Amino acid sequence: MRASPTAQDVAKLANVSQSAVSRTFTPGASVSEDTRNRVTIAAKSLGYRPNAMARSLITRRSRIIALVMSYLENQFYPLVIEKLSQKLQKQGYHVLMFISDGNETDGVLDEILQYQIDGVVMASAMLSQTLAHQCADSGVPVVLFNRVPDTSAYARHTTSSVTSDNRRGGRLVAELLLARGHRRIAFLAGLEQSSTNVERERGFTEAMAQADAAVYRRAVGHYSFEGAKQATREMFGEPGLRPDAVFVANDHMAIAVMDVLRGELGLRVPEDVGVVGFDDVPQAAWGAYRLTTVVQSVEQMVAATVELLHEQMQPDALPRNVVIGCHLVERDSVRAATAQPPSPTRKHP
Amino acid sequence: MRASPTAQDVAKLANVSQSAVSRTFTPGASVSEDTRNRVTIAAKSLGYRPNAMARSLITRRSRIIALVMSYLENQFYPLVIEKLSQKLQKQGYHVLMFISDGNETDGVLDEILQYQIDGVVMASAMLSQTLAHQCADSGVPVVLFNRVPDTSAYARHTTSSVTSDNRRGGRLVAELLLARGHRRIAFLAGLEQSSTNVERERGFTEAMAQADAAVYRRAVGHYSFEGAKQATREMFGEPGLRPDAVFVANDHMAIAVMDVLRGELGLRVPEDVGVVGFDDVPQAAWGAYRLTTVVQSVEQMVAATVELLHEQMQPDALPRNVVIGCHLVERDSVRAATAQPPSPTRKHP
DNA sequence: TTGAAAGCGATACCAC
DNA sequence: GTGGTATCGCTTTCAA
Repeated sequence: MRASPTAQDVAKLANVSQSAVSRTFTPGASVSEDTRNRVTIAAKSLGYRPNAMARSLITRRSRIIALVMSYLENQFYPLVIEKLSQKLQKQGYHVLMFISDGNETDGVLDEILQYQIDGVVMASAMLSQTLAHQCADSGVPVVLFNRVPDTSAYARHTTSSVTSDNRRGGRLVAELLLARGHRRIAFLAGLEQSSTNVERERGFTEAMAQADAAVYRRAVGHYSFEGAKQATREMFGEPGLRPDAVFVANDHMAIAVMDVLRGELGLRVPEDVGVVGFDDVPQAAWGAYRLTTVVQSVEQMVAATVELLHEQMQPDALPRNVVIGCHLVERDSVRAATAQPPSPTRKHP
Repeated sequence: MRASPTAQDVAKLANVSQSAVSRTFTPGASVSEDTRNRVTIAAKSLGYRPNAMARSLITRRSRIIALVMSYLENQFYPLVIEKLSQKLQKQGYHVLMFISDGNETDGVLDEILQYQIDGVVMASAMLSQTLAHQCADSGVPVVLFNRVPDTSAYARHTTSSVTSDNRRGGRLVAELLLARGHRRIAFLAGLEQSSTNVERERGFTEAMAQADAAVYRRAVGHYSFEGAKQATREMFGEPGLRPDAVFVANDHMAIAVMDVLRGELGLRVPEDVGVVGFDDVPQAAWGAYRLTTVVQSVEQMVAATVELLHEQMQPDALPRNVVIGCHLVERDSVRAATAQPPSPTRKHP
């Protein structure tokens, strides 16, 4: 309704200078008890709130963090929005959303610079890293979430990242499946060029090789639900030659895999086919699936992200790549060690 | 790295006044072809971008829309973030996220006013409406998403909303279940005081009454996954007295219900129990469930929201409540009309 | 159409 | 500790 009151208005009412008002609302400033009280009272009575725009104009910090994502189909990402936003809010920061399919990075860069964004979190395997480079170029701190800077020397010297120990996670999966007696183990890749996929697959194949086991089949699902369904149909197309287990590059696709396995092919999971995912999507998503998966803790990743952001906002901080530990959680989509030998082609009644 | 160039810098390079630069970047302004060209070239060569903070300071509009949500467990909401954010981005607006559990509305209000937010979208049944009132009080347009202004005269005169036709949706569900021959029909409520729940239940009970059918059982799940699981255990606790169908107030809970039904109780859906949800959560969430549900189109709801926001940003706009049509989509969680009579207590092998 | 000058609402540096 | 004043980068009169 009415125009919002300014520091000037408050100053007049409290019989102090406008500077005094400013100081009262500046955490570390030196104000006498008395002045602070009078200002506080005057401010409250007028409903005064400092204008963030005016403040950012002079401080050159907006207390806004840009969160760049592509699409939110994967259940893991809403969780990231929620946790990151909450955590930043508590520290007086805010999250400005950018949905980008990865092509129109120029527009996004423009907007990021226009808004004096204090930092950028890029969370999505789909996004190219040119935006990250451009931000770094303009002196805006960038943290890559769940992905690693590309191999260019430039990227490695400018860009920070938070990832989980994808390689180790991949290794754990191979070891689990082998220990459970699986012998026809398939791998369903996400986006082949994404660092999450590369590392997960690397750990996996390393451990397989170490045990003298070959990867029985491999297909690519591009981290999409439909892609994963299609890939599953391919891998399990020939009844006599079906894998008896699949390591799927993320939970989102793993759910799609289980859908096809149980729904279209009439196979039982875990009895006929073992399935292991990666990410730890919230319970609401996997509820019915009882998905065995490698868990990366969103909380820890978000905490590290915020820490990195602050770090990178310092004058001449060096970029840092934080790796968060991850671990296997067995629900029941892999058969127990004591189970009878695999019968991958059998249909249940 | 370097400090960003200002309009002053561009003006100097282009040999024009700073005003000319400003005009060049102001859509409707009057600038000669020549000046505009020189400014554009100079701006590009310097990498100039108008400072949004300075602009908002004087125009009193930030081109930022606040999106207030509580928690994102329900798959429906990430979709809203995605669509809304995309749509607003195309129009030069941006979404600032606020995660609020509904209690600390004061802090949120402060921040909304500090940032000169142009409009607020409140999307979450959990949030109290005091925030909406406070915003309206301060002249910030508010659109309630998927909920209706409370009954106070004040709210109805200040607050706009977008909802789907929840009442009609509820009615459709009752009619479907009755037509399919179900006779022990239960209702699982969400948050009892939320308008979505109230309306869905109202339509449902009305249609039931009209057909002289009684609601067989009723429980409350508070729109949470765990709440819904617990409620399901209660309603289906006595083997001989189990409902043969449930209308669940939203998809998110419906998935939980089906988990318990199939996983814990060994019942078949839809053969033993019919389940119908409401919301249309993305495929990735219901994939395995084949959930029959009442669909409300996120696209339409978002489009209406954006339209309302613009409308409410006009000088003296009147609030408006938009109702979007919704319709039943049958997948296979309700048995076909030709199916044999219900056998709700039977377990399958 | 153009440029000069007056703010927008804060912070920061300065004497006092 | 306090008040005055320059300043942040832009939009917006207002004459020219």
